[in-house]
Amino acid sequence: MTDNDQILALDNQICFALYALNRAVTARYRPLLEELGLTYPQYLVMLVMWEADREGIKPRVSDLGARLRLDSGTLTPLLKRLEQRDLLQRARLAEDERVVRLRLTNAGRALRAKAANVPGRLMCGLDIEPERLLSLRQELRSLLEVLETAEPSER
Amino acid sequence: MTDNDQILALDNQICFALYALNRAVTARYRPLLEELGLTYPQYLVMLVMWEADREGIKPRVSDLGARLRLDSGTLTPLLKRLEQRDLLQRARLAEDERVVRLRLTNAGRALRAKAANVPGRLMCGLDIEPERLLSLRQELRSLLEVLETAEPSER
DNA sequence: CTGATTTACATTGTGCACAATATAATTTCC
DNA sequence: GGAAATTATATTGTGCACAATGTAAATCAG
Repeated sequence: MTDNDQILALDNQICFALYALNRAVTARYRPLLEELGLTYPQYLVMLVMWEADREGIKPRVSDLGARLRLDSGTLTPLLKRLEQRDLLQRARLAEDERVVRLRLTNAGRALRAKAANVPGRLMCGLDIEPERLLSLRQELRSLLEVLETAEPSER
Repeated sequence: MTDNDQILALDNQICFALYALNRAVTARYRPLLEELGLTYPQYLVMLVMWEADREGIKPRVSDLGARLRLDSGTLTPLLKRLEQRDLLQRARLAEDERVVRLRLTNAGRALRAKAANVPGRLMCGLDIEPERLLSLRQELRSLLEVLETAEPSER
């Protein structure tokens, strides 16, 4: 194999390692979240909602978007599904009718207790040192920041 | 914040760091791949096809699936789109009519030359040491193997 | 050899992601 | 104060992912 071959070899792409691992992790979450009646992106939304709830904050759609890096095209239908399941409520602000404020229902708040064991059970049966995950998380976050700060790619 | 709070804090989830970085990387690929008329998953398929082509192999749909961890529900429509763009051809095997064999067209083969500069341009303007990416890739692959080897999660 | 099982791929339906556009409310700038 | 620009969310359309199911061909078992 020449260098030229190597550049485009699938196994040399970090992007593919990232893509494959992300899907494998999501797949491992799936049966656990199914017990909660949540998809993986819905679970992420609920994590933000639970956090905000504890701080007495009722986030706006755009707050979720900023936190999760998702736009209204993704969030609006997702939030409507969570609303239909009575996990949260969406309401326009009286002061500014453009804004939709989100608040947990009691059912949504209660679901947190059932979710509390998800992170633990996820790792269960996996022989991975916790510190390894910590340093990986740090590296992923650091690279995310580089990408979000950087200019769009060249030419 | 109590420990109990921390467990479900969004910023403590490796899964979220992985999810966010994966989407940020894909977003950075997007304008480059658009020049090739490819989506990101289509690009991954083409990487496998180019590799196979150089080895004189015409992979089956299931070969792509095994390599990319995708099933026919994802691959069949994706491959049909690549076929419509005349980048590859799909043909049932005479010996075993269940099997669909994939071969690059000349246009598909030619696209490789245009793709050759994608990895370089992707990193352009990013201040990241190559060795950092190498060790990250290794870590991601190692964890993928752990997940793929492991039992499904408990309970 | 034939019925049962397995294999490979296709189809259907749901739920993201995301670009592009739409809509309505607020803010800004003369 | 009113036209223009901006902001926040919604809608539409395309393309994944993936579960569940279908279909036809090949293999296996008795």
